[in-house]
Amino acid sequence: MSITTKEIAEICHVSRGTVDRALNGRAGISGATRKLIQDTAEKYHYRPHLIASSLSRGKSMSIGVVLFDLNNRYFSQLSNIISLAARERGYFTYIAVSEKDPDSETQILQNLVSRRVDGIILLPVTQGTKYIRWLESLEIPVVTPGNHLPGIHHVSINDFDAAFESVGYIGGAGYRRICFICPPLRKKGALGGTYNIMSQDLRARGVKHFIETNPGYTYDLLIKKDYREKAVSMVRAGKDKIAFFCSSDVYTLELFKTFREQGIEIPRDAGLMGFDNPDILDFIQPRITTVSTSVEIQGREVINILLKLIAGETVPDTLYIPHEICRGKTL
Amino acid sequence: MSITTKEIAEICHVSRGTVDRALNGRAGISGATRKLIQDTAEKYHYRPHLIASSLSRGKSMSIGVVLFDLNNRYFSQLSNIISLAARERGYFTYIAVSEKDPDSETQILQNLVSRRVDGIILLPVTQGTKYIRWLESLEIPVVTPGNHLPGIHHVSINDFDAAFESVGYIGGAGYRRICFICPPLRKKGALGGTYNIMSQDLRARGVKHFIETNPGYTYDLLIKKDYREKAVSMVRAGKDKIAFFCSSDVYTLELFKTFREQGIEIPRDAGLMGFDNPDILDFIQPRITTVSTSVEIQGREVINILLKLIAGETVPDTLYIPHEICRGKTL
DNA sequence: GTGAAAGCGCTAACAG
DNA sequence: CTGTTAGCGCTTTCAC
Repeated sequence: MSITTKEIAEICHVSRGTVDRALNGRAGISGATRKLIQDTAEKYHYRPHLIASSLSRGKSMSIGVVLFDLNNRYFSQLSNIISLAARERGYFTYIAVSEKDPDSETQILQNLVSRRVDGIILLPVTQGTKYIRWLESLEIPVVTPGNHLPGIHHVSINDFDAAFESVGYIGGAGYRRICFICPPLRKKGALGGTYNIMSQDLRARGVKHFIETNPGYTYDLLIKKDYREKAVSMVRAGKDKIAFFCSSDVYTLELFKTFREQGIEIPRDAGLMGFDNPDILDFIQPRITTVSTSVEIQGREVINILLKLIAGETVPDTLYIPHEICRGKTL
Repeated sequence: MSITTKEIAEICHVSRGTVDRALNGRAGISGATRKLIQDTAEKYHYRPHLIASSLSRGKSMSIGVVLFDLNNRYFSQLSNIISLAARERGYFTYIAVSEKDPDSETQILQNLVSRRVDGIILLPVTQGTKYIRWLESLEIPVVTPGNHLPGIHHVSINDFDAAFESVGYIGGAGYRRICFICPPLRKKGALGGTYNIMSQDLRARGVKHFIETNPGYTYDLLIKKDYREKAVSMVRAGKDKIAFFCSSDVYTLELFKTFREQGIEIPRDAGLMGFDNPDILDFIQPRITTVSTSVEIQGREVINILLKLIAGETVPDTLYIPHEICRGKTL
């Protein structure tokens, strides 16, 4: 394959140690020998063997990223930033998708640990104390960019507050009847723990809290797969004008599409608001009102914190990144 | 960290070789000792050290994936499949984004080779003989899922044919004036080579070939950043009704948006067709006519071929995957 | 069926 | 400033 430091040492009539010093910019070597070694390395197309280096150093300079999938716009944007930000700091990213399957997730994490990644960015499918204990038993820094796990470092918007504010915003637009749509809330765990829907759950709580502390509002909750049909009949029943608030723009888009197909016009017949503001919303007409946050900031902060943890620094458990309401035309 | 085979060997009073046999299901070991070893491994939460294993075996069971970015819908879908398909076969994927920067690309490839990935999936930014030689000098299997490089394995649709057929389809819808939009064609290389726009180029050729072999058509080409403004004025000039054919749905969407903002209605005022059919088109109204292909098939075939190459098998250079015209309502 | 030993390529600690 | 040595943890070959 490629030449090794041993061979370079022989060619240059020096020792392996000296070659190491020259090639890795370590001190304690004369300019002349350094140059000689660097030149021969170049001449013979030397490529450092990072696997050997990792084994010896005990650091792999790689991190694992485990997400539900890359089809969700938000995750792919996030992966893009993470991959870039990590590389800027010398780390490569293994990206694996769990497909929201707890077994896959476990298997992926095991594998990443076996590969001795230095840290993991994880959007957890699973939750529960048993799972957290197990995660901790991996003895590796973990940061979650979404679903929170108590005791695990976490970087995201403040879901509760964001949802609370959003309902206020919807109310400000004149709606008194709010329907929160959050299909995943329905999910039950398969094995041991239950699915982790922490973010979604917090958003739901934020909504509920607003309703409970502000008189005059009616509140519905759609948490099943049939949310589209249900929403359509709610609009058709048409007592008060209703605003649908989706826990993710994945659902906002689906609902928007269904409404259009059913001849329901937004905002004429109902209000619509979502969460996440993925870039594809730019192409949707009318502009969808949604809670917007900077993936860029989130991605960079996630890496930031993970690298600090890897370096052994102590970091606060939770970092909230800013969010704002993107004022569209669907309310 | 985790217990090692050496320690297991001591605990079980056997040799490291025997532990290896037990833990890796190799032959030449009694059922009893195997069980003993497996049980102690489990008891002490043994996790194989894949870095050490890689060093010793000379295979890292990982592959590198280098794409422009993950913001392009098509690439993120592709990455998702690739990551999944690879894992099913025991490989993990390093995903890195070049941001269409030749220097990043080179650096990433170097790094991947240093990490001793077993193979690389590459969407090349660069082109030219020098670059290809260099790639080959890496002595590692490479498969490209888009831009073709002569001599490098390649899996994609037949861009030339697809474009040729598409223009035929547009013609069938009554248009005689075709404008092909392909902004990247403009790009000049930064260092040494020129940017690789092979797919785009083939699509452009397909269009041209149709025009040249079928009388009665007029043909324009927009290859600059200002394609939106140009397109708008072409429509406004409005001699014959014109169909815009975009080399990628990234541009189709942008153009669609611009038209809408400018009060140009599709297909009333102009025709529109694209390439790639990313899943977000599902949410756009009216349905955009585009060339559709299965990312799923492409992703799986890319992995398939790469793994064959890694295994040392010989595989034909080029594999075309099927494409079809997704009949929308924009013509 | 099992053990011993050499080695993958690089790093680090200690001598000189 | 440079050389030597002993690993990192696993695999593999060859004896017994």
